[in-house]
Amino acid sequence: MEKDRTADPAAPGLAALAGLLADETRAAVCLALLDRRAWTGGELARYCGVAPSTMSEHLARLVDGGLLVRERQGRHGYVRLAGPDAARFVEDLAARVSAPPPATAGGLRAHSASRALARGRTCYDHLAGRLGVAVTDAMTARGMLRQDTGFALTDAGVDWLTGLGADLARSPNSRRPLARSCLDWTERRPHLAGTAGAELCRLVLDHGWATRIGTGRAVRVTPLGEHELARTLGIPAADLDPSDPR
Amino acid sequence: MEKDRTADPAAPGLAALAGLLADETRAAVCLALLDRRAWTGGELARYCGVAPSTMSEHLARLVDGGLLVRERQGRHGYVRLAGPDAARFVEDLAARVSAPPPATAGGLRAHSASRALARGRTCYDHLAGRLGVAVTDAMTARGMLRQDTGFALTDAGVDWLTGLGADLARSPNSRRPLARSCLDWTERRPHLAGTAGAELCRLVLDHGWATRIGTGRAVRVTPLGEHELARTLGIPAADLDPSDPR
DNA sequence: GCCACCGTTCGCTCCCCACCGAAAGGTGGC
DNA sequence: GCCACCTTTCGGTGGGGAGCGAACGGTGGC
Repeated sequence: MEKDRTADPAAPGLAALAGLLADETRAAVCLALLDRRAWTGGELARYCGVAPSTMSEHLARLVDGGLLVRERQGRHGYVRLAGPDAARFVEDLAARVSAPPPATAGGLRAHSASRALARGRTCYDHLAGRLGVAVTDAMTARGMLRQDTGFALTDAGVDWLTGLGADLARSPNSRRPLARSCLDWTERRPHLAGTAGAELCRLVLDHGWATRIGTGRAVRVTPLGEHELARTLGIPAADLDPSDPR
Repeated sequence: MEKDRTADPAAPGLAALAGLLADETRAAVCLALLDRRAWTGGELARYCGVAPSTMSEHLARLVDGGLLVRERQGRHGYVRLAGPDAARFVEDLAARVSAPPPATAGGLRAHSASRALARGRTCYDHLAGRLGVAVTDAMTARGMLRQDTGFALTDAGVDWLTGLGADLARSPNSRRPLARSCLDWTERRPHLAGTAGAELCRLVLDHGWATRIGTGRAVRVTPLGEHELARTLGIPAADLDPSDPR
C-alpha cells in the first residue's frame, strides 16, 4: 500500500489521467464527443447502453479530470470536450490503438490521394477521413505543406489559406500550434490539424465545398467542392467517386 | 453488463490501452524506462516499492499490451520500452499531465534560451531539459528549424545536421517522422525529437559536447561543448553556468 | 402552483485487479 | 551436480469502482 517515495512523482498524475479513459464507457463517451457537438447525459447513456445514473457518475469524473466541460442550458445539462487540447489527447490515443500495423507506406505522392476524396469526416474541428488525407497530400504535392522534414506550412500554404479567407492569427497566449499532424485511424495517414486545419475545415464548409451529412461527423463533397478542389489543388474530378469503397 | 453494440468499436481498445498506464506502479515503470535503459524486474520492484511477484505481473501486462519488450539475458530478464513509438506515447501523456498551465509564452527568441543550457537530460533518445530546449531555440533562431508554421527542419537545418555527421536517411517502412516536437515537462517548452532529435543527441554525445552523468538521464555540457555550441549555434558561453538554477 | 421530465445522489452488489507470501521453475557459478 | 539467485506462478485478501434501482431535486410547461 505505501508506495516508495523514490518513484517518479509524476506517476500518480499519469495514472489518474490514463484512468479517465481506462473504462470502456468513458472511452466511448470521449470518442463520441470528438464530433465537437455537445451531448446530454441521457443521450450518452442510451448511446453507451448504461443507466443514466451510471453515466452521470462517469461524466462527473471526466469533468473533474478536466477532459470535459459542462454547459447548462435550461433543464438540460450538456457536456462537450474541454477544447482542442482534450480533443488532441483523445485523438492521439485513439490513433495509437488502431494504428499499430506498419502502415501501408503510401508515400506522399498526390496521385494516391486523388481517389481518396469520396468519404470525409471531421475530427473534432478539422477535416479527416479520405477528404482530409487527400487535401493534405495535395497541399504537400503543391508545395503548401512540408512533410519531408517535419510537418509545417510553407509560405505558399499560408498565402493560399489566407487568400481563401482563413484567419491564421495566433493569440499570443494560445499554445495551439498553427499546423500539426493528426493521424487518421481509418486511413492511417497523417492529415492537417491545428489552427490551420480548423480554419480549412471551416472554410470548406462555409464555401459550400462540402456539407455535413446528418448530425454526425460525416461530410460529403459537393459538386462545387469537386470543381474548386480540382481547380485549386489539382485533384482531378474524374477520380471523385463517392461509391468507390477505396 | 451487456454493452450497446452501437457504441464506438474503438472504445474497448482505447480503454485497454489507457488501462495499461492507469495504475500508479505501471505508470512509474514506464516513466522510469524513458531513460532508454533496460531494467530488470527486481530493480523496478525495488524502485516502485512493490513485491517482485507484483512487478512481474505488471510487466507481463505491459509486454502483452505492446508497450514493453523483454530481453532475456542469462538468468536476468530485462525489459525496456518497445521503441520510439512507445516512448512517444508515454512522453505525450506525461507531458499533458504536468503541463496544463497556460505556459510562460516565452516566444522563440534565442536569447531566452542562452541561459538554459545548464541542465540537460535525455528523453528516451533525444536531448531534453534546458539543453534540449536551448538547442532547439537556437536552431530556430538561426533558420534551421521552422516553428512558426508547424515544426519542420529547413534545408539549412538538414545541411547542418548532415555536416555534423548525422544520418537522416529514413528507412522506407519507418513511420517515424524526421522531426517532431516533444514537450519537455520540466521546461514546458517544445524541443526537437524524432529521427533528427535522436541523431543530434547521438552526435552531441559522440563528439564529446556533453557527457552522461552517472547512469541516469542527466547529461552535462563539456567545455568543448560550450565552445562548439557557441560557435555553431551562437549560444554565448558566458551564459553557461551550471550552478544557475535558472 | 402542480406536474412532467431530466439529472444527480445514495445505498447496494459484484467483479476486477493490485498486492502479498509461499512455492515452483530456470539459469549460471562453482 | 548442487547451490544461490532471480523470476514467475499460484492461492488468498482487500479495496476500488462500475453497475443498477430508487429516491431526491431543480427546471420548464401549462
